[in-house]
Parts: sequence; structure tokens; C-alpha cells
Amino acid sequence: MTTMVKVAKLAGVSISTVSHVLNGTRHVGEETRQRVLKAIEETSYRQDALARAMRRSRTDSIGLIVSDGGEPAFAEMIRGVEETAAHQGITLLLANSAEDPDREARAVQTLLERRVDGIILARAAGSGAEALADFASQDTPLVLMDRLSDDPYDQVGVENRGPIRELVEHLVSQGHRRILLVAGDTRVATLQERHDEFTKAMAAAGIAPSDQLAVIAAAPAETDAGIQDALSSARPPTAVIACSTVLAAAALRRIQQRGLRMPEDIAFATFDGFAYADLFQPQLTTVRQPAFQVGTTAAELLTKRITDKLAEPSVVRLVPTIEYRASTGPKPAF
Amino acid sequence: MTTMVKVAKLAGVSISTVSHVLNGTRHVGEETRQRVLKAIEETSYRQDALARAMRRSRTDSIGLIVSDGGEPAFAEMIRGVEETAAHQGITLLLANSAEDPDREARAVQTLLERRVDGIILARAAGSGAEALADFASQDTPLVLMDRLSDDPYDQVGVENRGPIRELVEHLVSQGHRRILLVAGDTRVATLQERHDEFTKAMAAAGIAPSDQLAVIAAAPAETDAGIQDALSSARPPTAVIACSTVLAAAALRRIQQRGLRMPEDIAFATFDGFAYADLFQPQLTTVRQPAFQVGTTAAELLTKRITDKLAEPSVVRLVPTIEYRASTGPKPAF
DNA sequence: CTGAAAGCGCTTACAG
DNA sequence: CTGAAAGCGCTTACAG
Repeated sequence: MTTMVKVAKLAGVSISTVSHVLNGTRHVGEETRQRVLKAIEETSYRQDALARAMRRSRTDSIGLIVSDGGEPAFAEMIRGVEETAAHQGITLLLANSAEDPDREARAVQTLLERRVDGIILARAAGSGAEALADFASQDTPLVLMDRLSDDPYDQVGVENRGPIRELVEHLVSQGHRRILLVAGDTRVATLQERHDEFTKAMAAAGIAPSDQLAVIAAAPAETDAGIQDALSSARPPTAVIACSTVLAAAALRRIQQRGLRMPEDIAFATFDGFAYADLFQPQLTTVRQPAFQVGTTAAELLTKRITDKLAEPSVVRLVPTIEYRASTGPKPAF
Repeated sequence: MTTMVKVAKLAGVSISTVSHVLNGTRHVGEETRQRVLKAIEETSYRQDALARAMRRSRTDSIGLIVSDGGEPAFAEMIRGVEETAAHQGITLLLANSAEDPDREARAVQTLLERRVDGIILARAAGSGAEALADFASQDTPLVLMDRLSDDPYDQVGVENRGPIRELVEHLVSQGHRRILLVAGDTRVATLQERHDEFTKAMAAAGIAPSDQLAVIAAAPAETDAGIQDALSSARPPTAVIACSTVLAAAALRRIQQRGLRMPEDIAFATFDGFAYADLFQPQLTTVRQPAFQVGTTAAELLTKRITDKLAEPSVVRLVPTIEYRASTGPKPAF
């Protein structure tokens, strides 16, 4: 492998000069500069980012830990983070916790060992406060993504409450009173927020608690059982709101299996649903998250934090759009 | 930040000993070992992977460059690579070329500068031979993923020809003769293989060339126009095969818009389609790629190559499964 | 069983 | 306008 020593020798200069030509860190006589450039070319020298990073104690790399890289929304966030980072010459180290707090903790350690300049973390369901302990005690910047908390860090996610409230109001305005929320694992902050706001919005609409149906469960089998119970009960819901893509799929399967027509027999809406919700029949009412933008924003918050470690943490909530389609009947008037 | 020097001082040993305790590289007296461990604990020392990598000229990291991180299939491959790498204590550096050969070339340079132990590359459409030049001239291992070529590298992708042939035969056996292949950008190796085999299978089935319809186009708008032309022609196809998720979405939109019923008016099958093809109505016949496994296999090939640079390159083709559903009418007998 | 020291490939004051 | 040299935090022969 070629190093700066070889380049310097060939160009007849010191390695200082090679370094300065490479990084533009001080003026170098034009003729000398050209000799160095030519030597770099001839030796096909490539800078060693590791040695450079060690000397500068800055790696120009960031770490991203997602809780489920398979989910379409997370795939988009990853893209957003990568794109913003790449634009700034920053390399992305990616880890997937697969909703396992232990894997999450190990990923944090690995990234810290690799001296990333900062970390973006979408926490795993059930990840406790310990996960963040390492950040409090040292100064690697941290940005919380998607799944937010009360901790004093920069954070970016979506506004979960508004869309749920609007969805409830829309359904109620069409005469629905008995509504089922497929909430899933409410240890996940986003799902917790959606469930909480559902309860509030239903109460605000004057719906009796006995008509506020919810399936809360961590395991897919439990979720499925909950959905079946609700659909086959003596007084089944007339509308369903699913809180994520997997939950929507689970609910749709059972709805289709029972031969229920949407929206005649049952109205259906989903948070963060399918990539091609308009190809379903009927087309599905969907709360669409700006996932890519969540990613770009996370990367921007992190690079800002890296250059200014003392600023107040900021919490950004991006606003999803609700795409009303046939599965919830006629669109709202506005 | 704590370094080994501080730990050594506290434990009253040399940094050699600390290093050996950390890595288990030579025997250390039990009492001494305990003292070192305690010192590490007390100082909350964390090994510096950068310094370690520089000394060992091995980073325990690999690079992955995908052509489109947003595509569900690629998201799965990324998951597969990450999981296998993490299991072996290897960190993943991720880059997205977004089908841009220039970005791909830059990503290769960046990863090489970071001295990754090897690179997995899913080439961008239109990426030429130059992209691989850097690998031929030096010894960073390379594995080609998904989009294969004739170059002498380890490769892993799926068997594209068999499924297309089977699909054609199935449709022909049901009386279809005029079949439209939505092939997309045939500069992409996978799409080229699918198109090529389509032509062969149709010819083998005795279908006249004039009934072998194909939409070949790089831009989405062109693709859409091609689909419309085909569907609105005097002799429209009675069956459609789409070669990717985006192509399937484009075709389905136009089919639905024209009010065509599947499979009565037109049969439909797609390669590598939607995550929830069973929720569509009618359910969609889909060639499902083992994308996650493509990722894990790529990572395995790479780590093998890293430990043995001289072995013959191996090319792995994983076999997709065809899920026959209502959109192509009655299932085949076998 | 353990330590002193060279060196991985850079950046960056310091000096002229 | 340029160079000599220290040092980033480790690993690993070499020596005892």
C-alpha cells in the first residue's frame, strides 16, 4: 500500500507538504503542488482515513441504530440519514437492534469503540434508561429518532397525536361509535402516544369507555387473537384504526377472512401503512409519515450537535399527512 | 478519555499486559488479570477500535453499497448483511448509490479510504467496468450482490430465468398467447436476464414474435407510456408479467384505471412484488426472492474471501419461489 | 509470567 | 514557502 512517505519521496518534498496539499491546510507553491499531485497520481495513493481520524480525534462517521431495518418506514429513515451524511462527507455505520435491548446495547458499545462522531438511535421496544447511561457520562452526541422520550437529547419523530385525533373525529362524524384501535406494543413510544391520544379523542367525542376498543399486545399471535376476539364479539366494532404496517396487515387479513366489506361493514384506516395503499381495493385511508425526512432531520440535528455541543437540545415533530381514501367512506369536507 | 496508559498505571502493570488481558492474546497471572479488569472497570475504559485497526491493518468492518436502499428487497438484503456481520463482530458501513454510477464510484473510494476489510456491491444501473477497476488493482475483497456479471468475483443473486420460464409456461398452458413483459431498465443485470429468458421461453412455447410484447425503458414516465400503449392497442395482451415492484405498481395502476378485471380480462404476475401480496384483491401471483438470504450469503462469501484471498470465486444463485394466487387464475397442477 | 520499545500512517504546532 | 519531529492509542515481536 502506498503511504505519504512514498509520495513525498517521489515528489522530493516532506510528508508535511503532502499532507497540506491533500487537505488544503496551508499554502503550497504551485510548482511543488503540481509535483505532489503528480506523485499521488503515479503511486495511486489513497489517504488512510483511520490514521487521519486517530490524529484528528474525529472520524467523520456517524452511527445509526434502528429497531427494525425491515420495516418500510425505517428503510426510508435509513436512506434519509445516509443521504444527508454522504452529502457532508460523513460515512454511515449501520446497526439493527431487531427490537432487542441487548443487541441495542452492544451496538452502542461497538459504535462508541469505533469513535463515531455521534449516534442516531431509534430505540428498541423495552429499551430502558440504562441504554442512554453511556451518553450521559461522556460526550458523544446522541439524537433520538422516531421513538422519543423525555430525556434531554436532540430528538426527531412525527406528530402522533394530531392524526389519530383527526381520524377519530372523522370516523365519529360518520356515525361510528364503536371503534377498534389495533395499538400493538405500547412499550414503543410512538404506539403509546397513538393509543393514549385515541383514548382522549374518543372521550372528547363523548364515546363511552365501553366503546373504546383496543388491542394491546407485544407478540404477533396475541395481537391476532385480540383482533379476532374483537371482530367476532357480540358487538363488533364498525371501524378499525391500525397503528403500524404489520398491525394493519394482521387486521386486514382477519377482515378479509370474515368477508367484511370496507367501508360498508367496517371502516378501516391505518397509520404508516403500505407503500402502495392506492392499489388496494378499496384504497386504504393512510396516515403517511415523512420517514425520509425524519432521517434527514436526524442527521442534520446530529451534525449540528457535533459542531456545537452546548446548544439546548431541540425536539422536532414532523407532521404526517392523512390520505383519505375509500376504506373510510366519503372524504371529510375540508 | 481513558486510554490504556491510565488503566496500566492504576493496575500497576505495563500497557502490554493490559492489551493482552483485553484481547486474551497471552497468558496473564490470575491476580494481575483481576487487577487489570478492576482498573478497566473503574476507569470505564473503552478500547479504541481505530488505533487497534491501524496497528493490525484490519478494521473488522465491511462496506455495503446498494443501488436503491428504498426498495423493499434491498432493505431485506441490508438486514441480512448486517445480521451476519454483527454475529461475527463486524461493523457495517452502508452507502446508497441511488442508481447513480458517480455516487457509486465515490462510495467505493470512501470505503476504501476507511480501510474496510471488504466490500459488497449491488451495482447501479449503467455502472460500467471502471467501477471495478480499483478492485482488480488492489486486494480489497469484493462480493457482487443481486446484480451479477461475468467478472471474476464472488457473487450472489437469484436465479432469474427459471421463474420467468415457469410463469410463461403456466400462462401459455391457460391459453394465453399475447403476453406483455414489463421489463424496465434492462441495463440492470437482473432485468436483462428476465427479459432475455422471457423471449426464449415464449419462442420455445411456439408464440409468434409479434405476440411477445415488452416494455423496456429506464425512465418511469416512459415505462408508463409503454404500458398504456400496450393496454390500449387494437390487440391488447391477455396477460402481464411485471419484473419488479415499481414496475408492478405502474402496471397495476393502469390495469385498475382501465377497469380490467384480474384474471378474467387480464392475468397478472409480478417478480419481486409487494410485501403483502396476499392482501390485494385479487391476491397477486408473485415470484418471491429470498432477499434476506441473499444478504446473509453475501456477507458469508465476503468473510470467507477475507480469510482466504486465493480461493476460486464462487457464484451463488438462490432460487425464488413462485406463489401462485388468483391473479393468474387456477393454480398449476403440480 | 511480564515489560520496554518500535511502529501503524497520519496531522500539526514549532521553527526557520 | 517548507521541513523535522512529536504524538494520536494501540499491538506485537523481542528480551528477560
